Amino acid sequence: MSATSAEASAEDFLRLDQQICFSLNAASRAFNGVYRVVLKDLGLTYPQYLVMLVLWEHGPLPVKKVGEHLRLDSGTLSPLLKRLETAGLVRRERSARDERSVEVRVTEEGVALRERAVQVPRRIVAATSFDVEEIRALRSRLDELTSALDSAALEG
Amino acid sequence: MSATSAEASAEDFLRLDQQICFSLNAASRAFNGVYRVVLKDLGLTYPQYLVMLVLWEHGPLPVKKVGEHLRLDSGTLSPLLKRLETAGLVRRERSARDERSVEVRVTEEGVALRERAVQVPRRIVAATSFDVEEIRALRSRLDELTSALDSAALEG
DNA sequence: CACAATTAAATTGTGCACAACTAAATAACG
DNA sequence: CGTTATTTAGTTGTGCACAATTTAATTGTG
Repeated sequence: MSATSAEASAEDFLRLDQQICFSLNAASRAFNGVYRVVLKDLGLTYPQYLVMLVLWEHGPLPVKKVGEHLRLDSGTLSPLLKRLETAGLVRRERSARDERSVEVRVTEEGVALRERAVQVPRRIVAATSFDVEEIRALRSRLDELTSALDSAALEG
Repeated sequence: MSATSAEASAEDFLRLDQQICFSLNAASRAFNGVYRVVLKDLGLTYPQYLVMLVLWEHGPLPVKKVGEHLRLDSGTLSPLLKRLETAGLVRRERSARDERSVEVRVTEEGVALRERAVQVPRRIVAATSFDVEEIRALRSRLDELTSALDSAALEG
């Protein structure tokens, strides 16, 4: 039962506190918790907020394009957009030129919400206790990680 | 309509590519995708894998303790543990000493699975294309972030 | 001891992520 | 032109996260 150092190392890696995914998952959920508090006033969930960000920034978009910006498919977006429509924040209508496509556009109410949303990022940044430069560095590190993982997933 | 520099800055923050949460969320989901592939052989989802890690490392634990390690409550764990039990990987039984508590323990089949799981972290690390030291640094940064966000959530 | 407060799991309900599939429209090609 | 392939949304089903509530057991206190 003598273990080589390679085996010992593999065992070490199984420890929960060694797993990068665990830290990442914890951070992601912690963020979600803060967003839940901050977005409560706006009546948005965090994924709904991301969709509104995309629409505020780019104007009316087909569902497909919204999904490309957020890496989400229609299985996630269709019901989410329906809820945003029920809330009166967006309208969805079939494109006349291409009837496969559904254009999503922000309503007046949705535009009005933007004014209140402007303060959200500041509150989130404050909650991190990181300064702007630290956040930028972490963000770029995470983006590297994501693209590495995405290419690995394609091959795996 | 002249904007002060403070207002302009707030507008900038609303840009999707400026939001740390977006990078974090994307990275977390990218990880999930890689885990889905790697864990498929083991018949585990990623949260199920985390639960198994905890049980492999600490031995039999009440549901409460499992939840403390993973920051999950019974609303998430109860159905998840039922599925693990159905899969034959764990057993759940009411504690004799405290009948409120349910002890979760790995079955022989669950123990056997550990041998195959040992190689999972290595494959995940490979997918990141980061070296061990880079991962360690990122992990510790994320842990700082999580604890800052957790304290902020308590106050907010 | 009796009764209130606390604790541990489970349940219910909402929303998101993702795989697999369907329906309808458009594009591509012989 | 007509048939096939592709594209776009939507639907269905599974699993997770989390809030709110429920049930049962235990602990604390007068």
